[in-house]
Amino acid sequence: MVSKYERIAADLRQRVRKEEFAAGERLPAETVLMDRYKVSLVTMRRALDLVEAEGLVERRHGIGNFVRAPRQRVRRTTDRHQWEKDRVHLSESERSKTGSTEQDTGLDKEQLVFHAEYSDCEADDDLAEALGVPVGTHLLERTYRTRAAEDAPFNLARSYLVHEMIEANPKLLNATNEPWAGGTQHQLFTVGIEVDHVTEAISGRPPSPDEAEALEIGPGVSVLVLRKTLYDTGGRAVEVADIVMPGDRTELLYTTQLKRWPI
Amino acid sequence: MVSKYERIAADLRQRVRKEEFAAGERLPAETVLMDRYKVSLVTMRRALDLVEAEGLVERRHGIGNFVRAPRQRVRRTTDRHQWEKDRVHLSESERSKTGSTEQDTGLDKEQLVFHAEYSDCEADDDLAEALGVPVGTHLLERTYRTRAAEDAPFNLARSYLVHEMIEANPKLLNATNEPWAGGTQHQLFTVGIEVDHVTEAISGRPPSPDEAEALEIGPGVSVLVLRKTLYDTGGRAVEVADIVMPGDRTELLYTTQLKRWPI
DNA sequence: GAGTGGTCTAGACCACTGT
DNA sequence: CAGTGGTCTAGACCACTCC
Repeated sequence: MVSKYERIAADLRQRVRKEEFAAGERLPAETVLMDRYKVSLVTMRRALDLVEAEGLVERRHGIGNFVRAPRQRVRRTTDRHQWEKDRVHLSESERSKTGSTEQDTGLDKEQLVFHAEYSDCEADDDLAEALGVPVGTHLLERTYRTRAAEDAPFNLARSYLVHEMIEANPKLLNATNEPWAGGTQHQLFTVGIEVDHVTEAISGRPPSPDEAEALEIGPGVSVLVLRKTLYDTGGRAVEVADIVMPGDRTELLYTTQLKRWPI
Repeated sequence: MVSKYERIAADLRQRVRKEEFAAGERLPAETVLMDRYKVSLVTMRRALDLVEAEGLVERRHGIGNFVRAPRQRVRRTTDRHQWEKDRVHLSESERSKTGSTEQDTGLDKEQLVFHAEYSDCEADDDLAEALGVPVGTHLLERTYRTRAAEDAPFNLARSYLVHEMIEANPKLLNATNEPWAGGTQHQLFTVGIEVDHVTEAISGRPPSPDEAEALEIGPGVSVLVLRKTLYDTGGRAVEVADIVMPGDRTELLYTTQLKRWPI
């Protein structure tokens, strides 16, 4: 026995695919749809909840429900780390020409808006383990978000550095120096740290209410959570960052090159 | 103005964290909770929808709502591809000792149940592009799932091979030969194909009703979707696989090694 | 103010599980 | 059978947006 709301959701999906409802178009009001499908408002809304979660429909309070235009997708590749490392020794003018987000999105620097905040904090259990330091260690917390002008952010990032490791360069402690030309790897370079390798651990979950609001996604749209850890040439963790990205507009791309068989 | 269901959900989250409701324990019946929080049943259920989506609570129809015990997590790393490649030239007995899923989970072969189905299909737009073949090309579709005995599957996989590319070895066309010792790379080896590199593209979304049922997750728990593409030494795509994994029990781990700066 | 979506209610009835 | 969760309804009222 398939429920009514599932059948309605399936019907809506199909109509969107067949472009009976074109992308960007407003759907009929919920009260109209409820009459059309001969169900109660609650049931109609439950069907809409489903297609919203799938990213097919966007709801705007007081305005209407819209067929979601496929958004700019962000493709985040692993090349970015080597690319960033290669740039560390370039001149500042070269470095400031473009950053990794421009790489990911293909947008120009002028189209991107960048926002950063710094604060101090102490390592909790989780961060202490990730950074290999005692609980309570003094950390610098940096929160970032990048967006295309007028659009929702591509991601929310929270990065952690061990305070003691970077305080040799006071400029690194001040958010007004962001965006730092050359990124975190260049920042670390100014205090004598060379990044050797990077690990990224990915999982997925529904967004918290805050995240849904900040990323401008519905509460049902999944987010990808990426924990990036930078290690220096001594194998020590030097930065841990948690990056939250909307699952429906992000594609994480990884390439693994294999060794050839002996001939 | 925070809604009632959000406040109730927040309260439930906190109680679970504080272990007022212990893992595995049954929650009070919905009718009891609804009285306790002084809300209607619908509102109470909406709050439960939220914590279910977060993976904190599991609902069992006719039985009750349970605090979810943390499940076995699967860690899938990129080493697996080189690891699999290295095994292609081993003897069959060596190859059959263990497979990649055992690697990922740390479980023994005896604890894992493997299921495969084969069927023929034709390339749609999406697959044609991914495999670099014309639309309508004859493909072999293979669906897989692997589970720990008595538990939900770790993933649902759908793999596509170009029929013409592999028909030289009829054994590859028959699902009864699964699980094939040594995996897909060994299968391709039997028709003279060496895999050169692998790409993995990851995104996230809520599960379809089918997927939720098969993976035994609630409709609100996110899934990770990984499209893996194998390329041979000529740069030709030789396998495309879509793998769906529960976001709350999967961790995808990638390591990028960077080149050292010149001294 | 008119029209839209968002929250909430009280109550009915159905479906599943265990005894 | 009793007890549980799952679906559905009709209607009230609130919050947001635009004119």
